[in-house]
Amino acid sequence: MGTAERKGREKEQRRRAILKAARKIFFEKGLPAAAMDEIAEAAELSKGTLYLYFKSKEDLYVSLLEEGLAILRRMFEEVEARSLPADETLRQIGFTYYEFFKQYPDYFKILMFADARELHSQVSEEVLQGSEQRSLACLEVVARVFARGVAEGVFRKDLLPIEVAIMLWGISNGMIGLIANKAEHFMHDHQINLEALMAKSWELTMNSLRTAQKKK
Amino acid sequence: MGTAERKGREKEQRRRAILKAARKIFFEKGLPAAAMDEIAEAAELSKGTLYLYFKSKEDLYVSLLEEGLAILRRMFEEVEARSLPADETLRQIGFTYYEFFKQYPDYFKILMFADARELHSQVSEEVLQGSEQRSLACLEVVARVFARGVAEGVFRKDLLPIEVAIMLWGISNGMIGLIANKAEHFMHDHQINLEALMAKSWELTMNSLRTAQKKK
Amino acid sequence: MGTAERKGREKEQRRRAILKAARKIFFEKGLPAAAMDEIAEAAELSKGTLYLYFKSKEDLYVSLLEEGLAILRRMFEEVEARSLPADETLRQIGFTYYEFFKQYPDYFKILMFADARELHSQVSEEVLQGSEQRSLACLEVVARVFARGVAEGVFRKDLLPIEVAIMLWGISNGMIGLIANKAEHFMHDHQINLEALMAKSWELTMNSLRTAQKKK
Amino acid sequence: MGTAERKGREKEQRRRAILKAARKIFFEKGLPAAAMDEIAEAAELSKGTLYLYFKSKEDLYVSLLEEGLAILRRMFEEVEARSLPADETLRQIGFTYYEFFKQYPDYFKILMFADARELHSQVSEEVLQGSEQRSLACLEVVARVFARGVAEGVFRKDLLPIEVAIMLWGISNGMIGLIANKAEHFMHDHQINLEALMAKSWELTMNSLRTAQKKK
DNA sequence: CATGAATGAGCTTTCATTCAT
DNA sequence: CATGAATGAAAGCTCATTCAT
Repeated sequence: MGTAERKGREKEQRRRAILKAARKIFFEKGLPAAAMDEIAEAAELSKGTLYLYFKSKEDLYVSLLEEGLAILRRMFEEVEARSLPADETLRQIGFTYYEFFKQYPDYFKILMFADARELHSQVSEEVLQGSEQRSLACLEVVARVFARGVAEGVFRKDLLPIEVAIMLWGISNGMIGLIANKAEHFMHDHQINLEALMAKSWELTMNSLRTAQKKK
Repeated sequence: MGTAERKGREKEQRRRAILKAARKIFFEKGLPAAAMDEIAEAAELSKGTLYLYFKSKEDLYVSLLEEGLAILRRMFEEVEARSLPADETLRQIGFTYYEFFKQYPDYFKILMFADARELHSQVSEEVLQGSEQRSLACLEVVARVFARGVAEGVFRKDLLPIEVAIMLWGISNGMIGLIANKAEHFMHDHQINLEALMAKSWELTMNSLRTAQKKK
Repeated sequence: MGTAERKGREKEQRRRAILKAARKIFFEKGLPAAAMDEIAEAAELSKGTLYLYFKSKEDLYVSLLEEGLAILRRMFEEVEARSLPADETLRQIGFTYYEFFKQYPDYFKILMFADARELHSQVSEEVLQGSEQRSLACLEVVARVFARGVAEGVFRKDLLPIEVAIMLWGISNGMIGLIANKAEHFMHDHQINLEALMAKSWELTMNSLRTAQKKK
Repeated sequence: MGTAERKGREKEQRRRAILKAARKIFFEKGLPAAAMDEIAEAAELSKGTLYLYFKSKEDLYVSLLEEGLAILRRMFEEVEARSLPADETLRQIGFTYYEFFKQYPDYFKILMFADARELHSQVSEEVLQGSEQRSLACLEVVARVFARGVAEGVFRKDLLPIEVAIMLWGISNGMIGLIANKAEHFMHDHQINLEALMAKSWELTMNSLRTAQKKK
């Protein structure tokens, strides 16, 4: 044993080193401006080695998604584990998503843009599927919470949990996207706090999911 | 007069020619892949001339926003002019936004991406402000409709019209972004129709804006 | 004994495996486009192992010559074994060379290009000498046939057999080179069949080697 | 006028500067080893400029053919202009071809290799046709001389001049190819002078073209 | 002896931008 | 004001070869 095992570990370590370096560079400069040379240097590896582990620059970029989605899922599951009423859990998941955006704005950005059609062609099928799976895992947490809420009688019965999850995801993305790009502008020119607005929007949406008697 | 006037007209014409060519090329290839050479050729002007009218490639790209936003505004105002009840108007405006995305996916894309931080540095202040103004004009249509709804008693009084407009904008962007990137995937792998889901989401949101007695 | 012997056999087998794989890849893609990775994979050996058996990519390439020349020699000797009159044998050897080109165009190509100065520096002395020896062996068949023809009185006495062999080789290479590159062009643009022309040229040359009274 | 004219001249000059630099580098290193960087530097121009004038590295390489063929044609026509008997003219043209090889070995090499299938795809149609035309022009000189010989009664009537020209071309290429690659080897190992052999071969071939009564 | 991960120089080509005319 | 030739940095990717295990 021993040898093969260690080799496997080393390979995994190297992969991590590359991802770490890639994160740094991509997050600093964005996909187009980041150069493989820089990433190689940051990883203290040769450029060629990068291509041993990742098919292309884009492949490496999208591979970061896995990391981001793993974090997000963990954050969601942590909220779920608090064993609060379903509606409160869902509310907190919403804030957690925003929290994720604040803590890891760059992962969030990849999450939003990684699907852009243009990238797909340069990314290995494997990486693509991996990210889709993990993305689904996050959605499933949300769906699960909603389903629990339905069972508990706080959420409407007439909506499919997975559909609600997708809907909430879309809505949140939109609002956060606005915050990412426009927060300062709206605050400065119109004295509108997009962060507060997002909270309000989330409450409204949550409310529309509740059963009639439970509306707050 | 005469001469100066004609010169002004010619200048404006040339500007339009460039924008027209840019639209064609950018929409065909996307910002990174589009080349100034191609745009110059399509505009039947020299490459140098492009830089007489636009500060940079990105500047030209973002300048297209004005066109897009003008179209969108016209579409919104058309709906407004139908003189329907405020809630119906707002509902139709929502669908119109989606319609805009379907008809002009490329303008929509610029709308979504043009704010990305990375571009800003390369874009002239002037262009940036122009687009912000026109963007606001669109929001104002929505805000106006909502305000009318409040006056008519169909919409809640406790929400600021402009904030509602922003909120609806964010939500719509998020859902449409999902459709743009994930529609096929969700339909294929999960038999979920994102388009229908978007409609449902819009209805839910609309509902949460209504006064209690008017809920449908 | 046993072990050492088996090792020797294994080594030879591996060498053959590499040559076989190299043939496939080089013939498919040509020297510049062929990659050592591919050859290694085709040989089901590691890339490093290739360098245990061959000094360089070029060395491996030129090593294929041996195979080609072995085939050519066999083809020549087969003609020789038919025990025809010397002039008929020579004539058939000429056509056989062309046949070799048609059947093994890739070996022929190596034959023609392997001597290019540029390769020499990267090829081991050993391989180089091996190919020269085998090349000479082919020439010797031709020389032998010509010598027999002199003895039989059909060929001129005033020419050195080995020189004639070289001459015929050069002439054939030239004509075949033309066919390889230009056949289609001449056929298409000028209705000239280079293949037929080559046959005619060969007859003319043969004729000029005959004794006066034997001219056809 | 003036300006446009001068620009045209400058452009032509620049083209020549590139070709001159390319000749130097390609001839020193061969097509694969030559780098566009080097050529640009030698031409005292930027790399980008090279691509303004030539589509690709290969295009530039093949463009040198025109120069080579122009020289060759001039050399042939000079011989023709000496107004010697047709057979003597043809004999001298043969030696002139060899002379061309000795004086411009690198042009000769391009002549031999430029048709290789592999290049074609990267070379502009224009350049390709240009070289074919000039190549034909050289052949036509030879054909013309042969035709004159037929008229003068020194050459056989039963051969088509253009076919003879092609044949002689092929034969010469083959012999010269041998000289280029093997001269030293044959001289050193077998005391055979390929140059002398080529001359002998040419005489033999010439002889076989003569009418019976004129054989020497 | 065999491996195969790592190397890193090296390559062609592209393109936004400038500036002399 | 318009031109378009020239620039030259930049960049992704390949691949022959090496060498520690």
